[in-house]
Amino acid sequence: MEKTYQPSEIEQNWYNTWEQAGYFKPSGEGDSYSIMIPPPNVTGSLHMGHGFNNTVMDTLIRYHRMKGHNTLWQPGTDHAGIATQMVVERQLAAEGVTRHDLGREKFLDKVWEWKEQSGGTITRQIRRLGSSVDWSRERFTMDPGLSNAVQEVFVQLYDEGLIYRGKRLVNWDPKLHTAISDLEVLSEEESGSMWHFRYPLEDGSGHLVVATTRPETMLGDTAVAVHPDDERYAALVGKNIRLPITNRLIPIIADDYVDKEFGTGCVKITPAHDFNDYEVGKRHNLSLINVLDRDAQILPEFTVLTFEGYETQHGEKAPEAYAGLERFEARKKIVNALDELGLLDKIEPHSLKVPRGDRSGVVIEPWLTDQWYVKTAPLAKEAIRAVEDGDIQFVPKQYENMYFSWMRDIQDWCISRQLWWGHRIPAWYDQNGNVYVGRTEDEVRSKYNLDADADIRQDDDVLDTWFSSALWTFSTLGWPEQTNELKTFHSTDVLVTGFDIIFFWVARMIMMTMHFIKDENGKPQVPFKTVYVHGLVRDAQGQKMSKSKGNVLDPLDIIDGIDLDTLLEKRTTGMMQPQMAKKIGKQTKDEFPEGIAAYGTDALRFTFCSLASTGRDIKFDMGRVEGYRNFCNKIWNAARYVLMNTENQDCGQQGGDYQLSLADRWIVSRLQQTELQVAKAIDTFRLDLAAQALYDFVKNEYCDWYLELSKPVLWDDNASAETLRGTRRTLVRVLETILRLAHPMMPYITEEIWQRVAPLAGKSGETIMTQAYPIADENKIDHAADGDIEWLKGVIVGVRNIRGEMNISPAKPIPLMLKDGSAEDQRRLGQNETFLKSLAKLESITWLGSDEAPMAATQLVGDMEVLVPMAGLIDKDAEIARLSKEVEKVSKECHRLQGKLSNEKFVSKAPADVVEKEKAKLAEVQASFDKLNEQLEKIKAI
RNA sequence: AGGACUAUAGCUCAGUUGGUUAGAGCGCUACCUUGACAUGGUAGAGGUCGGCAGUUCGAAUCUGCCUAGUCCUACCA
Repeated sequence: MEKTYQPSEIEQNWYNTWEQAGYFKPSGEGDSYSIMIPPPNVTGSLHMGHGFNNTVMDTLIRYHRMKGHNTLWQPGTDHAGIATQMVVERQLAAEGVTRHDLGREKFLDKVWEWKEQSGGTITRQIRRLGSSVDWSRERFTMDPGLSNAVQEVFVQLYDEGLIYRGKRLVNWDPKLHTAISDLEVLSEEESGSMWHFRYPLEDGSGHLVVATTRPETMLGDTAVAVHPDDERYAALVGKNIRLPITNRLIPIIADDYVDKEFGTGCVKITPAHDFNDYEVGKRHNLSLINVLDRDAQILPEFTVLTFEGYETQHGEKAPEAYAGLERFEARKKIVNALDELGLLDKIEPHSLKVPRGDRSGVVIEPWLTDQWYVKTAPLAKEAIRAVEDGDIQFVPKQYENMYFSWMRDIQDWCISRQLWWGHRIPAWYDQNGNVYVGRTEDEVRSKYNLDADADIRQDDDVLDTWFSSALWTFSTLGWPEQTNELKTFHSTDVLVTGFDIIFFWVARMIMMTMHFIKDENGKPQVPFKTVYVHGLVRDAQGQKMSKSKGNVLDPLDIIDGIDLDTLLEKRTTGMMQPQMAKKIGKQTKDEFPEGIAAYGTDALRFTFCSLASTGRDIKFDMGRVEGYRNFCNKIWNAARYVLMNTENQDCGQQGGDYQLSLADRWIVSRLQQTELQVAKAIDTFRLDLAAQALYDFVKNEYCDWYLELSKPVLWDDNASAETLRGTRRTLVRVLETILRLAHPMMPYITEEIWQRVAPLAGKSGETIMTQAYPIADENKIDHAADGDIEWLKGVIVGVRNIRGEMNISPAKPIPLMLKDGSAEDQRRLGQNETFLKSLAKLESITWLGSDEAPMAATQLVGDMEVLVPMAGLIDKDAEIARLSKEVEKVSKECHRLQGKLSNEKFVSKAPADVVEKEKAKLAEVQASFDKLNEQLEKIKAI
């Protein structure tokens, strides 16, 4: 074996070996356990969130696979409608072509081409993380099977009246030319202005002042509203306003939507361009005047509609000066025009939430269009119940509140998108605009008895990407066919995801799944029993990682390493805002002056695990990766030591009597306790605690103590064959168990070492992946051995402390005396003399009983004094200083306990066992104090 | 505006139903090339657990208020 751990060498081949051998596939035996991967964007690439998310899932999957479950981890990718279409359109734009130049079919060919070309990137990257997904079942949301499921769901929901088409105000993205759902709109506080305009009364008797943040929409005003109780305007309600510029007459209405206190208490109402105004308009049966086109430019001719059936009543010519103007251009002109008319009252600075499209970044326009909707309220009912009843549990639990509050106030879901890349809506229209929904054109014709030559056309729009991902848990298993997989692996066990997509995805999956998938009793099936919500991976400063901030880390760069120049280039090419490049360059140089070292997959995975505590965000700390890389090295070298001492030697594989030393019994005992801790932690999704328990055991017990304790046995020329066999056996078996225990978190290093260690531990098998996960044998927990080793450690640490503080070379053997020990201490000494001498580097050990001792540096182990004679070794003043420090510490503790125990209330009210414990502690501390103090006085007196 | 979460060592984080001398890693200090490991070892320094009040014999832990930060939801034209 190499002297140091070299991840790149050992991670090369294992993944292919595992995949080709079919170890990632369900075994077909045992209880099922399944997880569906949250499908990443097919043309995307890996980021830290994926790394984290995959590590958590793979750890759970490997754990359950080793526990003997019939384990499926279902992989796949998402077509990501808007994102993917945008990328391809951008590519075309570089050639000066638009999708409309190509036409729908040719454009889709291009997208498929791009998907084929870049589609493998992220799945290759997922492999590098060691994710043991069943690639033979890989799915894509636009596969024929999944598209079929989408169609089936759409048609059924439509037939049940749960999908409808209607003209509504939608969030319109004027850049992408599509409607988007509420969730895809991000509102940020921005500073803008509030314009106050004077709207003259029709009768010329004065004016009302309205305040607005959107002057350009005044062209579509159809009323001015005041509060019904507002005495200032009560007399005006029912009168008309002569709307400036268009000179249209509009009524003054009363509606309690208006806040009397805000602004002037008068609100202009534009039902076709504002969600609130739309509601007001509906209540008062105002007409809707649409003044914008799909680019959010002023229409040359406005469309005027009414709420009844939204039939277009007539057109209205736009004032010539504004026709065709972009909305913000129009805003300026209108403000100017009103100013010139003397109708601009004032302009105030005003901060407001500006809605922007999450993809395009442009301001979203409420716009009146025909769209398809899912009626969500009936679906939400069952979805809420499932969580209320605990059929689905959120971890951590507080996310249930977030889920409930959204679900109980859920709005209908706009599912149509004016894109080409996606599932085309299975609806057809005839010449008269009648709608026919069916799986195919043929089905539609027969279902609705249409003439064979009737001219019908399929809807041009596609479905929201989340519509197909909402079906993910069952569409990937073959639904609507009643497949075996569906029966075996649905409901899935756990969904591992970030909180950011609880509404986008989790909630919708629950609604859709429970509506379509029923168990044999007809009861709705949940898509997953547990939702494990983890935090976001942020950079070292706690900032969200984003391309535009230039602080993105690629998990593969931590695995493989990257030099500074390449990292800089990666962070600064293809930027939306090239002017940021300089700043990002400096940031990057400051943070990674040497680039990033290659830490390997296992170290990265272990870091993710150790940071995966209760749903809080992760500030990614490279120092921890380095620490855990070193931990890998520790395991590696421990294995080297074990192999050096066991390979080609008798470890008891062939039988033969063996004798376990105290250290052997102790490490086996501690191993069982660790196994209990790790299993409990994984079962409760506390991978951080699992990682910590493992780390503590391997480093602080197995390596720091047990390996050292094995040396005196293995190097003892007089040791019996049984004793040697016992220690070799324990060395190798504990190591082998550690490897299995750690494998779900660190698959590569454990497999690599296991291959060599397993035969020595009497294990056989092709791979560690399918070995049984360690289960604690509580009979092997040996508290007597635990106590004995604690004593031994106490003595050794005591001596080391004296050495360290007194500057005695660790190479120098020193004499040791033990004084005032009990019979128990004497027994322990008798059994551990060899261990003691070796680990504390002692020249001799003298048992003094209560005899007079020479002047010495003192440590206490219980009541027993551990003495290192001062003669020739120790400076008097140094020992006085050391002891004084110790005495002060003990004295403080003594006072604390005395105070507590002299408190009458504590003694009478606290539980008896707590009081007893404190009393015992005091006695012990008191004795320590006396002894140390006495010793201190003695030395001072010299 | 409503709600959630977070605040513990210089940094990143643990701390289970209230009872420990409040822990780990990194960093820091001193010593050490000892036959697994310098991607190392040994010893050590470092914390009034955000603040104030309360409940309790006892609070990092429970309650209230305050401060700072993060996020979600709904928003006033």
